[in-house]
Amino acid sequence: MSAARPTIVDVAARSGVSTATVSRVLSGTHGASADARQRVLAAAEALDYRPSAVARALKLRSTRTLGLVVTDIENPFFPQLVSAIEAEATARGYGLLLCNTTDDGDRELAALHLLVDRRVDGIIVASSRAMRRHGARMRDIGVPVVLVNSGGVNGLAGIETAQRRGARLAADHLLGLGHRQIAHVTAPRSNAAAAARVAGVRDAVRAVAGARLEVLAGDSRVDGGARAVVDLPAGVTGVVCYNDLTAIGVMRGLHSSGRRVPDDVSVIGFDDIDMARWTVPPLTTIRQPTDRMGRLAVERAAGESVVTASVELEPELVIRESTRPRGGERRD
Amino acid sequence: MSAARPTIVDVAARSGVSTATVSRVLSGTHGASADARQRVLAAAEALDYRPSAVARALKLRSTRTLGLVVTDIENPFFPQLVSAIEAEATARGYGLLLCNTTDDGDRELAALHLLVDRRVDGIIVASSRAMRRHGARMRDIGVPVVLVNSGGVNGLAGIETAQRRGARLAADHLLGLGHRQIAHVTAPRSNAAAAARVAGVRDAVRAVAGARLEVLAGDSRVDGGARAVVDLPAGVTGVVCYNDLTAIGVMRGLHSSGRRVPDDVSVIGFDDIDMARWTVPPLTTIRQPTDRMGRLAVERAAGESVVTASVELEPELVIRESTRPRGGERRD
DNA sequence: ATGAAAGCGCTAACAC
DNA sequence: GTGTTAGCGCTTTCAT
Repeated sequence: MSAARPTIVDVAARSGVSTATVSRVLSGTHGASADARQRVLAAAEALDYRPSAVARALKLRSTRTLGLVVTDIENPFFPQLVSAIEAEATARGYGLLLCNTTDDGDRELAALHLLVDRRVDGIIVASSRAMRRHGARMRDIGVPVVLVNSGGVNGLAGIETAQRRGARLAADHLLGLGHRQIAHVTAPRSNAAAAARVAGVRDAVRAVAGARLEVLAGDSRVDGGARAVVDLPAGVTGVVCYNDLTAIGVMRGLHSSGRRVPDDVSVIGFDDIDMARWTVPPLTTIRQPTDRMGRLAVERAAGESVVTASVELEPELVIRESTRPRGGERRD
Repeated sequence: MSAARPTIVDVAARSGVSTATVSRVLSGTHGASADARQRVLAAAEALDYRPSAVARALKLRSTRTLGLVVTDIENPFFPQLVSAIEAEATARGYGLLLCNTTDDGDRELAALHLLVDRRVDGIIVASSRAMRRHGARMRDIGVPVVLVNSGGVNGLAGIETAQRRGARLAADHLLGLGHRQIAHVTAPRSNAAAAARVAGVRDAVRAVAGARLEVLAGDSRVDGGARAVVDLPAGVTGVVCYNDLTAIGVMRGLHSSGRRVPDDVSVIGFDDIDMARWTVPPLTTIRQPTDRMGRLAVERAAGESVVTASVELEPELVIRESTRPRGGERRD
């Protein structure tokens, strides 16, 4: 229907200058008389000309687009992270090529290929999983690769919340409230942060005389949390969850089995997803600074230097109503 | 560190054929003897050669990437839709350039420019908002633009769940359960589906003698649902919500004010986000077929023909535990 | 300040 | 079946 998009040649012809001049004024570089500048701008405007980023990319060897591979975009923590990444990328004039892998090794490799083929300037891997599979390959693809939400591996830079400290923060909160029988609902070892969070909880429990810890299996989703409640030892009054989704499941399970939160059991999550404010009761949790994670990730991925130093960001305890002093009664 | 990426010339040299032959075997087109084929493949393998999609795009005038603009990726309904879109795009060998606009007109225009500049083959706008702003401009950008989750406007094709029928389904469910005093918590008019859903609820209520409807303001998020409860007329026993987030808010508000769901009031949502299965009680809702929406959207956006016919998909009632016959007692 | 021309890495006629 | 070559739409020396 509409004619083919105008090219730089069309603009040059219409404004009576060479393509070189058009390029110069449009790229904002030096040169170009005020007069030429006017005419070029007018012509471009009139033709609704938009320079082809693909031609430019071929010439410049830079696409000004970043690749983003996410393991599970349906886990609410990720949209939050993706949102931060997208905002920062856009602000810097970068496009974002999105790939969702659902933790499938084949799809992960396919995603890497898709991104490399399209010559992205950098790749951000937002993963909850270990990404051990193609780690080595990723290091050698010639563009910056940054792992966000998992530690650095294989010489790749990682940007993550201090997992162990965060988990310790959570457990310390419960311990500080007087709870002594603590349970931790973890996630499969394939989740990069699982081990560190278990360690953090253990650190806290070990530091308090008389405190006991029970570690239960979960799956990083609501379902696993709900199921873990079945195996919850009788005396437990405080549960540290791998993440908020798990915590929601634990609260759900507790509710089904007639126990009240926080009256009978205190529950604390990790991530601070949006929904955490809206659970019944609102969930106490450890907030991950997704904005800073996103900003940093883009900064690194867009940078020309391949930085391999990992970064740990500080988690923050957000106290809401799912935790309470042990034995503390509701005071209506 | 690593050398520059190998080009087709390198592969040609290493395999002793011309670049044309390399192109032919790698593009899987006809021609090329078995012998040549072997050598090219071997060379490509050895060099870890990956054809440049940008060079190819320049030549072919097709990037095999689609643009996806989302209004609010943090609303859990969208990740679900994005996931479906991404899966279908990937399956067809398309890349997905993601833009989040947070319903900001400037960002929306910037996103459109970003996508057009990068010469995407098609654009999918996954919006809950009306997108009236740049609708006209979108029609003229020369690539297929499909609106998913909102009706067609300005000659653009829309792919959406039958909003009115869906809402009617929800209200009919409540009415069928014997509820007569119905409330509908809607969303701002800027949400494309708001009016249709109000109409659907109204259709249902009008068809039943003695049924009454009260429409309350919401904001399509949890917050608005919670606030709407304050204005809930005393006799209301059934609430149809604009979406699941709103329903979660309504249940939250009801709980705070001491009313039980579904014992005192039945609540039904719309979307069937993942979390709906996990609320207390699990939420009865209207499911949108996000998989089919995503598939269709990609199909259309990737197609060369600019289809302007809109499509309506069938919503589906998912009965869980937040709705119950009026006056029905809990039977423990 | 400006233009001519080479070239980024591919594909597709067109010859042979 | 295979090679030569002309672009795709830009940017950037290098002249002028």
